[in-house]
Amino acid sequence: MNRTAPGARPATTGAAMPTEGELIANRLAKREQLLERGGGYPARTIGQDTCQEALSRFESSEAEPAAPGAGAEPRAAVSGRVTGQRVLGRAAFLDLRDGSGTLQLFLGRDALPGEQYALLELLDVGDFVEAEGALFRTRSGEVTLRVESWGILVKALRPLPEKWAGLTDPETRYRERHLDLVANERSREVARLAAATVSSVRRFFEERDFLEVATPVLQEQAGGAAARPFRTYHNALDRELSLRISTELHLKRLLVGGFDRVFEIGRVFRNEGLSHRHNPEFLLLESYEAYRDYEHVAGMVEALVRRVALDVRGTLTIPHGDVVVDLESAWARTTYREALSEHAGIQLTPSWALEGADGRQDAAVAGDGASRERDALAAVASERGVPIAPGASRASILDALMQRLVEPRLVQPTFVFDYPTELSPLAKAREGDPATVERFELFILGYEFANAYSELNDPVEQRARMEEQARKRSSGDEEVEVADEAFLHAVEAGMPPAGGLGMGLERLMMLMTGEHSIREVVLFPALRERERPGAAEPAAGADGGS
RNA sequence: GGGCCCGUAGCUCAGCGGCAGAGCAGUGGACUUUUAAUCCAUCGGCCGGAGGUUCGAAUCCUCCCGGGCCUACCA
Repeated sequence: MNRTAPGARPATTGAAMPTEGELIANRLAKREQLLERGGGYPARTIGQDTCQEALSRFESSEAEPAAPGAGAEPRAAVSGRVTGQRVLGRAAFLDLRDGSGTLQLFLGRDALPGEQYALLELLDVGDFVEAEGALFRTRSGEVTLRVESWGILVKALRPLPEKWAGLTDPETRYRERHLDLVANERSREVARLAAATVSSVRRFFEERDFLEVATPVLQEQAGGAAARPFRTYHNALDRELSLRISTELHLKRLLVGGFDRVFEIGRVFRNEGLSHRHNPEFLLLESYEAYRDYEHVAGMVEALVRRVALDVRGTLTIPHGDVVVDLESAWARTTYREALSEHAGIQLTPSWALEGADGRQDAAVAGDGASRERDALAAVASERGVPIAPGASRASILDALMQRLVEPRLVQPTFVFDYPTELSPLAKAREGDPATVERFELFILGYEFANAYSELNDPVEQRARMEEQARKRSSGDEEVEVADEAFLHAVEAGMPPAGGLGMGLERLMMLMTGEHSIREVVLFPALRERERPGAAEPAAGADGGS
């Protein structure tokens, strides 16, 4: 009973869409009829009021009745998507939703020109419409627009998710986020909270006279963090490039250039595994402030997170799963060394050796002593069930212990200060203590929220640290800081002392929304490519994906 | 990477060796204050894919694809 002759349509349609279902065919036919009647896809609409405006206009008119007899029924003209339809024969109710909310429309056949009511035959839930008329309250009390004129703006060719259960399959929700957003108020809410988080962070820095900058995403060499980059290629330059893994090195070059307060909220890309906490691209906040140290930054971070919580949630106590994160009480402060002692029972000397394991070894036999220290730590790690890579350095064993035994326990906001120098090639060493740097990380909910240093600005020391990292790299560790000549040149021109901060904003969004998966706060999270039905059967003997 | 679980109509789901099912949506009809409208009728399927077991497979087995949770890795 398809009223549209298939042959009348562009030739490609049928063949190109073999799975085109009856539902879509019906809607395409309605679209054709709509066009034949001269409707559909206008550039302008009569509906310039939002649903919210219409509702509040009606409510205020009820509060202050206009002069009697003035024909004072408030009017409205709205546009939006039809999310519900109840047809009762000679009358119909539609739910219309725009970005501000929803408004019910009433269409009575006798109140509309004949063809205007008949237009309902071409309407499906999901279509966009415009409508104009007077506002009233129905018997059941809902403010409703009595439509005097309306039109279909856009046909939805594909059906929307079912109205009651909505869209629940996580994969479909992520892959077809537009449908998720249409169907699920919670998804819209999370998206708004995520946006409010970024906006609040930006305002915080702007109010403190930080300059917001944008530094390059495409780089010859991705530096500033320890991570594998994505690689790409520039045709005109005939050059391999990497996508940035951090914004740190460029921002510091701006300090050299004389901007004392800079920040960037920038997408960075790390070529690592996917998980509920890791998306390969994420929003990284970095800020640098000259003439300040990491103590100052710690105070600033505390103010920042509290400010965001107040802006976004209006409170400093934030429920998240089974716990309530208390941002109001003084935030715990400990040191790397104390934290390992308290939570893992591991006592470390000032040079990060296991207490008692460095024994009688003197500087003269440092090599031997260092490897003994390393082995002693590795032994402790395996005692505690912390897996250690065979060639792991002493520092990376410490790091593994920290991650496994300490970090998960830091649920309430906790600053951990003073890290091993070996783990922090861009941070300044503590005075008289070259093995330890002025660095802190902030932990909330058991994972890293922020990472900050008193920035290393001695170019000679910086070069030595980077060369040390380069040695590790050449011995096989791919995820290690790389020496960046342009950056070193800049530091050699003189970089002011500064406190720097890095913070993954999705984690802040997760805290603010109460979500446990980064995929909920990222609008379009990375997913594997879905198998193409036609693309099956790899050629026999082909080597396939490695 | 390891463990557990999931994939059936556009959407939400049942069925778990014996004819492929329901609700919503769609289509046709009734209905002028409904709001998960209601009522009657009806259309809709490569049961994720490929092999295997069986007289018989959505159901059991193997592999593959995609996803979820946990765990590990990624400071």
